[in-house]
Formats: sequence, C-alpha cells, structure tokens
Amino acid sequence: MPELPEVETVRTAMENQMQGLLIRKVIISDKRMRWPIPENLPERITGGVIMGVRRRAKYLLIDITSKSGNRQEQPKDEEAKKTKDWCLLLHLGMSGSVRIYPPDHHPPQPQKHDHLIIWAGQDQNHDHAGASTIMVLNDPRRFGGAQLILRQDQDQHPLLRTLGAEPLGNQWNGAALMTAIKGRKTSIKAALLDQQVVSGIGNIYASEALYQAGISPKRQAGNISTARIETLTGAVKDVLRRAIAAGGTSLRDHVQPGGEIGYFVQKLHVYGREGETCHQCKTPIKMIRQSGRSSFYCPQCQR
DNA sequence: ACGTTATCCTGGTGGC
DNA sequence: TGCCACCAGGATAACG
Repeated sequence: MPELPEVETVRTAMENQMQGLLIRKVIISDKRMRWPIPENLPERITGGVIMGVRRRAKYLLIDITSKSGNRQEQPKDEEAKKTKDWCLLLHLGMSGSVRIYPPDHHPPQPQKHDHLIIWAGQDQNHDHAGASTIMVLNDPRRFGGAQLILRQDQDQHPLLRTLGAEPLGNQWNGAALMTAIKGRKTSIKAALLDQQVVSGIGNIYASEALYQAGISPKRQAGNISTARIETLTGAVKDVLRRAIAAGGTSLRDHVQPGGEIGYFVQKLHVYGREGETCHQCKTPIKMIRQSGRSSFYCPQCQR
C-alpha cells in the first residue's frame, strides 16, 4: 500500500519521535508476515539506542546501536567482538501502517493485526511503561515484514542489493532512467513499477507521473525519446515531492503514525478516477489492466 | 533473459 | 440480511 511518499512520511515521524531513545521492551504479538519475524529480535535490540531512521525504496531502516557500555560477559570469539550495530528493516507491504504513541497517550489495548510493539524511552533506569514512546507495526494482509540485519551487511542484503536508484537522488535523471530501460519491451508503466529500474514508485505515483509527463502508460519503455524520458524523470520527482509535502496519499485505511491522513488524495489527477473527466481536457479518464495492475490515464493528454 | 501471471493474505464494497 | 465475486498502495516464484 504505501509507496515512497507514505514511507517517507512514516520515516520522518519515527525519527522525530524515537531518535535517541533507548529500547526498553519489544513484543512480537504476531510473527506471521511475509517472512516470520525472528524470535530473537527482542533480545537483540532491547537495551539498544535508536540512532536514526532511514528509508531505502519502500523499506524503513531503523539504526540501533548494540547494547554498549555495560556488557555483562566478555565476547568469546572474534566474531562476537565485532560491534553489532543492528538495522531493523520494516516493510509495509500493501496494508501495513505504523502507529506511534507519545508518552502518556497509550492505547487502551493492542489492536487487531498488530505484529510488533516497541517501547522506548529516555533512559534505562526509569522503566515504567507510562514514560515510554510506543511504536506499533500493524498489517492486516501481512504482505509486509520486519527483519533484523547487521548494519555492516546492509549493502549486500538480498532485499536491498538489487534495488534501482532513488528517484529523488541527485544522480537520478533522464540519462539514468534511459540506461535502466534501454531495450526493454515492457510498458513504461510496468518499468516504473520495477524496483530494479527505479525504486520506491508504486501504482499510484506511476500513473500520476505518466499523466504529468503526458506519456501513455502503454508506450514501450525502450522506445521513448530521450527528451520525453527527461520530462518523465522530472514529473516523477515533482509528484513524489508534492506527495511527501502533503503527507502522502490516504486511500481506504492508510494513516500517518499519529493517525493523521495524507492529503495528496485531493491532488490526484488520474488514479482512481476512471470515468471522471480529465482536469486538463475533460475527456473521461480510462482504466486499463497492465501486468495485473490497474493503470489510469487520459487518452487525450497522454500519448 | 524477459515479460506476464499466479500467489501470498484480510477486509471492504457492490450486485443479486 | 446474507452470500459471493471482485478489488486493493507490493513483491516474487513460476511459467511461457
């Protein structure tokens, strides 16, 4: 469900409210997700400090230091002596969301489809639950997941290794996209959804960016002029930036960590607007199915 | 190698 | 009201 702008919105909230806090308690309330949440996750990160929260594509990466300072036992082998700085990797799949409760604003009880709950606070000694900030990962469909990876291994991690460029990165431009889709026979819409071509774009923003660029989703990816691909990269960046500024797109149930909705839904030009008129030319918006996903476009404005 | 389809899940909606 | 088919913001194994 959440694409780059929604994940980025979650990242910001997480960093604002959790950075610098020490993890006091971790509960796996339902380990069944895309991959089972590892049983030893709580023991590995409890006592660690949240150093920051990053985003790569649609993955959240929570940097957690090892429990430093007062290690009880000495490491027995070389492997154990290495610093174990962890990276808690979260993915929200189609229906995942994160809720963050500030101290003394706690929920009465866990909710349906909560999978992972983390309590974190200012210091280790003051450990009554009321002073903790609580982060909850909820995911009804369980297409998302939570994994723990060593920070030093993150670049080689199978989930992150093959990802394409970040669309908002300075180095991502028309030339970069051109190279990534050279010779590809698939549609430009499918190419934008391919996380190895460019990462973080999902079904909403692929349709919106193609509308803004005036390119039909049916165009063969490898057969579009350099100039139009340049326009497309600009449109992708613009759509993503505006969506982040609006707090993402809230369809159905998606909300930000504090329960706020994202307002970009009001700015959508084509997604979910089948049969409604184009904001530019009044032609009815069409919906087609490409690679099993819905695409929305204006048959007049997009060629 | 590449492109498309099937599949993993739950929940909401709309038709009958 | 119930029942059922179909749809959904993603990723990937399996298939042609």
